[in-house]
Amino acid sequence: MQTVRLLWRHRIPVVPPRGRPARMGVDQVVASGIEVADRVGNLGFGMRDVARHAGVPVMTLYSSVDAREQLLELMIDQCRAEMAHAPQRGTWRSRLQTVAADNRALLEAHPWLADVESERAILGPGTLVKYERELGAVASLNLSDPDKDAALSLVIDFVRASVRAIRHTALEQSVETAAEWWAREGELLAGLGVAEEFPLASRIGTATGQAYNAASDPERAFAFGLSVILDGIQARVAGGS
Amino acid sequence: MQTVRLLWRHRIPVVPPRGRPARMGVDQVVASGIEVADRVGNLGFGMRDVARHAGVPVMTLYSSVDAREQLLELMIDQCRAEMAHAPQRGTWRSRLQTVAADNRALLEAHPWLADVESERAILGPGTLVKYERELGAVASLNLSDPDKDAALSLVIDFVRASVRAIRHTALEQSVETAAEWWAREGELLAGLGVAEEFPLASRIGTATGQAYNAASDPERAFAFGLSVILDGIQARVAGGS
DNA sequence: GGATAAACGGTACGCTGTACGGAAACGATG
DNA sequence: CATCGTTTCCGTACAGCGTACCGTTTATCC
Repeated sequence: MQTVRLLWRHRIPVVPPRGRPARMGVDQVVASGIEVADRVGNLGFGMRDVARHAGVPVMTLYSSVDAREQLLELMIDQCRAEMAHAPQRGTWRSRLQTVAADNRALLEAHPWLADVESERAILGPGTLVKYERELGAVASLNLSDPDKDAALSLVIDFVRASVRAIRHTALEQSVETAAEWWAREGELLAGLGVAEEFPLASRIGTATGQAYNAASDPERAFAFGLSVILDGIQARVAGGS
Repeated sequence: MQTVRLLWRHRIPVVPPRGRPARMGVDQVVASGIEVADRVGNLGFGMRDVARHAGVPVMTLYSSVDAREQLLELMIDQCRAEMAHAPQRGTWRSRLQTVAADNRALLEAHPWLADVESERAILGPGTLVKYERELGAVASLNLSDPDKDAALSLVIDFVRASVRAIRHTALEQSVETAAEWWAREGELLAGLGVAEEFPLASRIGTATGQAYNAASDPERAFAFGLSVILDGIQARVAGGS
């Protein structure tokens, strides 16, 4: 089955079914996939995991879905269709902040979404309704159409990178604190004179700096980056044509 | 062997070797890995590919390297050590533009680098020298240390997202033009009234818009996004404390 | 010339996604 | 009611992956 037909399955008129009835519909497979992926937390889940969680043999999944990649696309679109979103009100700035917050919540609810790259490539109802709504936030901006799109994806790509950074540091801290790491491997670096050779990196660095007890606060970096982007758009709108 | 020791292998005093000499050093394995990855273009290369290219059996690689993941880290650091970089001169703005251009060239020379997420996690000489140099571009900014780091990674993350977008559209166009796609699958969407239901997405959208012959120019989006970020930093520096 | 130490590299294991095909279960038709 | 066409079910199997294991080979040190 073509991916597009599956994506829009709920809007395509149903043909009276023939042959043996399926014990699982596409919806159930997609739902199982999302639950498993949420539990695993990244894209490292397998078809056998999805099948086990759904209570069916592996190959039964392939009655509903052509391939893992296709299932992934359906999962992505489903998550976007179900995502919570605050009402779009106020200035373009507050609207874009809403977009950022909504996207961040989405990526935190389904961390594996932050690991997929294709933002627009999926032409499903969930993706399109999300995209249309988010374009509404930049519609009033004094920009060309391509630039509106660029401004929007600037925000969204930034959110994704930030969520990944936040998750990454959280994961790292849970495995081993920076102090522990430094106690184990750091003296080697210290013996090589790294601190003297890279003074800025040692003082500021997210990784090296942690070792020297610099506060690495991805949360603060998120706020900073977002406001920088919004300020930049503001400057571009005010100073532009 | 710990990864840190391998990363800094050129600066660690050599111990007189004992036992059977290796027919391939770490450097050669890393070099082979980079060449293979460059040829493949993404992270989908295997240890057997690297071995074949190096002219040795697979398991011989494991004499120099613990695991594929470790090899990948060594490859990343090596690429950063070898990367070309223009001299850092002029205002912070032009310096950051240099940083962006250098990073873009790096990611285009080694496309698979755009697919790895860990930007700072690798504490190797290549990564550190790159990071130190790039911090120099934001050092003069009137920002706190964490904000300097945030500003820098804002630029770098943006470059990575842009390079991925550019590569993605280029790859897609080479497989099938938007018109071909639309002729095959688009009428289904059109029949569902997608264009009327999502007017903004249809007009502006990178994917849908392509189908309707909207010009999608990731190159322009890159220039736009970078200048927005730089304007934002400028506003933040001028208006801040 | 042992002893020791390291790399060599063939074999094999567990894991992945999924192609294949006989069996089974339905609606439609004679 | 029997048969046929259609579809799903799902066990088996295969190619690919990273790499653990380990006997063999080749070096240096005493």
